[in-house]
Amino acid sequence: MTSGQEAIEKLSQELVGGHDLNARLLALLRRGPLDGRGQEAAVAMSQELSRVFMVSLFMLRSGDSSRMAAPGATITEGGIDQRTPTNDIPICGGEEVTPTRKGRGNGVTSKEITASPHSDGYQWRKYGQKNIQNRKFARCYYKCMFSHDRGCRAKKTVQQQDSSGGRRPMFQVTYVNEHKCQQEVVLPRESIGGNKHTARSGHFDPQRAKLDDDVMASCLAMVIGGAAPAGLSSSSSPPPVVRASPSDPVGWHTPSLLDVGMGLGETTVAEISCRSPFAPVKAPAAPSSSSSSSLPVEAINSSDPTPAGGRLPRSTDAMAMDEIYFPCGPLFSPFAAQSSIHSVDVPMAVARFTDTDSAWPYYS
DNA sequence: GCCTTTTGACCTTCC
DNA sequence: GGGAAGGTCAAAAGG
Repeated sequence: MTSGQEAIEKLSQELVGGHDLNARLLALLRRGPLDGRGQEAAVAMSQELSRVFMVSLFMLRSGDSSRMAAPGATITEGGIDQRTPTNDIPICGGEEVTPTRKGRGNGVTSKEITASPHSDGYQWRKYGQKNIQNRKFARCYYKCMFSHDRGCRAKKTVQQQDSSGGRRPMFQVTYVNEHKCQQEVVLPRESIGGNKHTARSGHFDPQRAKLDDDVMASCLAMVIGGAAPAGLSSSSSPPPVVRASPSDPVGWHTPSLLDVGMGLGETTVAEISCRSPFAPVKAPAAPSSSSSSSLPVEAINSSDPTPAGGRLPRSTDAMAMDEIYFPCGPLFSPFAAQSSIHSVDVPMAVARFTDTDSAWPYYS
């Protein structure tokens, strides 16, 4: 077997494993409300799913079978870290966290490396920024939006990784103190049907939010991954088209994940213009309120914290530019039937719908 | 006028 | 105890 075939085989195994994991996760969630252990298992599966996609994408980008990852490996600055992440410090793919001289470890509940540091579902207020020694990027300090009102002491720091200037930025997020505020998000508009990670009731469920994001990420990664990364494109043939509608058999399709996992019904197809290395693809979207079956999408420079079009939502997500907003539901996620906004984690696929239909909640 | 972010100064902690 | 660096505060700026 050639190294190329080996690479494809390993990538395939990785993705099949991810698919299987997703099915197990779905089965777990369909059992009903999760108890503590169930939530733990769901989170673990979700994190593993994130890892699977990160590793898969890394394989796609590197095209180097010798750097394929073992189970439990994480993405680091230098490539894939074959070590299994520790249980007490969940890391969903990122650089080694080296202890600093001034480590004030008191109250640190978790650390993670993520490309979407603001998609944890909580609302934060930035209260400081500091240049850190030997760090290219400043560290940002956030506290819970309800720190004053409800005495919630939860905080987090977001440190952009030094190596993340070129590719998609990665951030080290350190959480300090648990939330005690029972956050509820006030819906911006009744018609929207739900805020980010928030059901119509307005009740906030961080576990579900996290899962929601990961499911979305997984799905989009699959969809977008169907298009050949530019670096691996072997010919000048037109880029493959991904269609997710069960009624539309044309093009590459991920039926099991999209149809079963995501429970799509009637769908239209929305254009997503992805940044390099992905060729333009089509991804499924919900039935639009407008007659158009194609929603315009605008690419955003992921290295620019200021999105085109002005300020970000009130939730202080100053770096949440790598989000994909969907004007209406239902979408990919089985939990998102009424949600209209999702933060997703799709490496290199940074896009935002520019459709300013009535469902656009924040940029109006 | 309100709300959020920015930023310099000050405080705290560690070596 | 002093210096250095991280963490926090709060006034100013901007949308």
